[in-house]
Amino acid sequence: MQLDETDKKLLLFLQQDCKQTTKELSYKLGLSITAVYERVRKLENNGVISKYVAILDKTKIDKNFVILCHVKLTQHKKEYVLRFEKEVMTLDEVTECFHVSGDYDYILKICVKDMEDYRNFMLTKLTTIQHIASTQSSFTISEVKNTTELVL
Amino acid sequence: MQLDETDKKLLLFLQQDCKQTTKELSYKLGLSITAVYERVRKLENNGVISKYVAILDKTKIDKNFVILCHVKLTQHKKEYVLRFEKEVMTLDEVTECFHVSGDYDYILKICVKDMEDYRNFMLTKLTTIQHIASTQSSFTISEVKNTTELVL
DNA sequence: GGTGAAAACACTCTCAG
DNA sequence: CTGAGAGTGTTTTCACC
Repeated sequence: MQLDETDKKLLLFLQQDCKQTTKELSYKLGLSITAVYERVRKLENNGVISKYVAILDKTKIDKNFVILCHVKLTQHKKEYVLRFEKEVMTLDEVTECFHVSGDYDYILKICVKDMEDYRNFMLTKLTTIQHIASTQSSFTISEVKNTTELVL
Repeated sequence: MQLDETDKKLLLFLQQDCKQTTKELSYKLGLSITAVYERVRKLENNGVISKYVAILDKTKIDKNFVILCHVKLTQHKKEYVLRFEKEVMTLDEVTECFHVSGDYDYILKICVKDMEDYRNFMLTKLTTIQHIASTQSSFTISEVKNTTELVL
């Protein structure tokens, strides 16, 4: 995918606020409305822009208790790995899950209301998945940075 | 913030695709355009919806090497903590940074192009921050789940 | 809380150049 | 890439349930 400087700037703007009109963007980029329109459409069609979403404020919807949970499996048989991943994907509280190298197999980011909610999540959802050897939870004291923006 | 079931459904729809028209949403929710319009405005104004953004495909913009890096500081003096957090915030490669309880002080999510890029990031950016005692990197083998959607 | 209609306005999208 | 035009959606107000 060949992106020129204008495309990169455009993508930065859209990652900050995708509700800007083509008119506003054309002004910021020094191009005509049509030119910007065509570029956006190209970036959508070739999949560089995958979607447009609303970002909610976790503190206002009772999801402000964030935990990073490190999981080890008992074995790394393909069957166990696929089973674990499939089940994790269905858990709404898990917003991110990475299969990683190193001391653990997976690192999960979990968003819940409070400690009670987390305890409940662990007991009734996460640890009911088969073949988990151990979990280690790191509770978030503060969120220093959390952005969806990738700088090009 | 009092959210009824209709608000929750509306927020789910907007978290999946914020470019839907009020008309489409009114159809899905079984409400009038005006009713949906008023609800969306309310959710924007009271800050439940914090912003609307474009989500890019990491694989198409050379940011598909994701690392979770665990950082320990040498001391936890307020000055060192604030200094570290301030500097981390300026690093474009760091998309998330959490101050956590447990064996490490911080867990960072870092998005770069490849291992060479990561090495360069570590040597010229991260480890130039003062008072870091140690870092431990977990490389992502696969991204099992990664969503911005919070289920209400 | 909700509806439907109307009007003014702004934006999207296409097309010819 | 540009500018213009038709079509469509947004935003607001209104009377009303």
